[in-house]
Amino acid sequence: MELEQLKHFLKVAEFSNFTRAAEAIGLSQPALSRSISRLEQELGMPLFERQTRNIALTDSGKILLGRARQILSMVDDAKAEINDDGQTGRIRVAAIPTIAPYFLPVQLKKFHQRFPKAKVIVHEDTTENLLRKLSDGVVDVAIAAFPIDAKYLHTERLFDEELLLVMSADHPLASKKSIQVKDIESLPFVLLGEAHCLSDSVVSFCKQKSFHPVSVERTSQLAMVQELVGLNHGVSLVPQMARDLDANETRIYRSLEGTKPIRTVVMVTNPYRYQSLLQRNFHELMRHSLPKNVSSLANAT
Amino acid sequence: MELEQLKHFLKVAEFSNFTRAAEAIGLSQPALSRSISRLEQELGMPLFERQTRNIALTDSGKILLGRARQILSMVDDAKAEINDDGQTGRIRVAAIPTIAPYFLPVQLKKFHQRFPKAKVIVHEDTTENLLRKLSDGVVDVAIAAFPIDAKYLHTERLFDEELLLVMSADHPLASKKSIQVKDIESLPFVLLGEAHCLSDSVVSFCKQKSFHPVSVERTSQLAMVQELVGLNHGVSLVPQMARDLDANETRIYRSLEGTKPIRTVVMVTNPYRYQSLLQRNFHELMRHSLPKNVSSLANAT
DNA sequence: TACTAGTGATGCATTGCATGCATGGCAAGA
DNA sequence: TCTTGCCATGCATGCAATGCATCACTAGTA
Repeated sequence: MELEQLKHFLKVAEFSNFTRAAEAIGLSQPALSRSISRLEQELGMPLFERQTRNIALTDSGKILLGRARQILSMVDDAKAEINDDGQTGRIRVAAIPTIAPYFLPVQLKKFHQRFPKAKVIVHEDTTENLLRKLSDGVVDVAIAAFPIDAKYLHTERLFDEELLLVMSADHPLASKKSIQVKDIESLPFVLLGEAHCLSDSVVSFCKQKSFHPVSVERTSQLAMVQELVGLNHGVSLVPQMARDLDANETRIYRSLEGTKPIRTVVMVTNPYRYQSLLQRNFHELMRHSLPKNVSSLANAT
Repeated sequence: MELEQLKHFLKVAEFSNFTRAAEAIGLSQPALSRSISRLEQELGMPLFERQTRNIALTDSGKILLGRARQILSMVDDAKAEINDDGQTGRIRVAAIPTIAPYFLPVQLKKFHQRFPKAKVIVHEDTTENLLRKLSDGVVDVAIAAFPIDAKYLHTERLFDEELLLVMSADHPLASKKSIQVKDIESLPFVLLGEAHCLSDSVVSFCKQKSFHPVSVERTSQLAMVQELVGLNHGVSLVPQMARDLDANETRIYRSLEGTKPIRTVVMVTNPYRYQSLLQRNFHELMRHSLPKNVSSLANAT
């Protein structure tokens, strides 16, 4: 068994098609066909069921799929570990959309000052996709919010962040000195789409308080939520870090009285992969970097 | 990087000598030299420091040493997993000398009846060596006694076993109805060599009872201990399973009154390697198999 | 039913690359 | 200075993986 063959196998499994996998690898279809053939012969088991129009992994193939990924990851890790000088290299950071634009830029700036030779690649995706990418080794570290449901991944709490009530400047509540949860129970809400975990945080806070937010709009970006709130489509709860970047005077932000809604920002890593010195330095930076204005709640239990 | 190269690398590291490694692999020295060369070129780092008369691993080489072993183990595991029918295959069992001859034969007989196609290989060695073999993937499962000091290995208690006082049939204590610890405090002991963990168990029991056994003999086998005891060189504490196989009338065995000395027999496995169905079946057999006459103490807390 | 398109397998000639042999270069020890 | 024990390098060789052309199969389609 050779590593080349495992790479070939993974490509074929990915495309479920020899011809296209061969193109992707840069090999002729017969060559690829034979490469897989040799692998199957060595293992004594077929890896694919060949039907006329499509192929499918056999049970053996499914087993090898996981193993091959692990083996090739380990080879990559070994290479990375050997060439690790702690300065150069690449780090792939993933973050959810409600964190990425507000939190990452300032952190990455610091990181770049400290490690100017390092290359940073940012992925922005939903929690679910981001965890998958982490498991698959497509990214090295992910910044997301609780709850995180992932076996085989390591989750580390970074800080708690308050969710602030946001409303239009001319909203009736704007003049109120102190705003309670009950004041917002029946108000229309502008929320993010259901794929965003921030919606979950907001909804679960409301449920704790025994009401369900009436959502009038579902948008895909936090900036859009803010715009719609500014246009008086409703109110919303947004992370403090999003407020800090809102220069517009048409929206005002208030901290709720009583138990405040929060989200817990976490860093997720894949402990089964080699953590380069650069990565460990990045983790360390994350641990000691709080966004502006969250210090009061930071690391609260 | 190819798996062949990693195998070559491991052999060179093992022998610290290209010429002899080449012989062991069945390759000419120049071919091996170039194989390593290619690997070094691909990694961008030298793996060996070549002095005139000997070579040594560089830092990079040391890193790769561990990784290469992991990678090749994983490849072996993948092959094993794919061809795993739960019936055929090989299982390599290691046990300490004070367990192996008394416990394994009957267990292996049962195992062979249940899995006649499986091949069993037995290693007998001291705890330390046996754990190293387990870590290196030279054996699949080890049977030993507490305490086990090993990171990255999984230890599972099988049963507790009493250590019986053994003495010559004409020993003054032989006629005594009940024997206390204090009765044996000042007696000369026949003990196993210091590499054997059974000695540790005996000595630590004695220390608990605030005395140190006076050892008159150090032998290498339990059968030899029994013989010397029979010849009245001293008394000893031996596992119950060793008594069950002692057909000789010249020695008598007694259970001590009060807190009895015991050893805890455990099964150790390497969780980082693939556990074949056959192995898991073996583990299961071990879990449910007690040696004769230890049932009363079995699995006691 | 015949035709077409899309798929993987196979026959055959080619070539790239790892190999073995011979030898070089180096340094430690006699 | 010679010998010995190393690893590296030049060169020719042979094998094995490759590419090209083609086959075999079958699901749609006319």
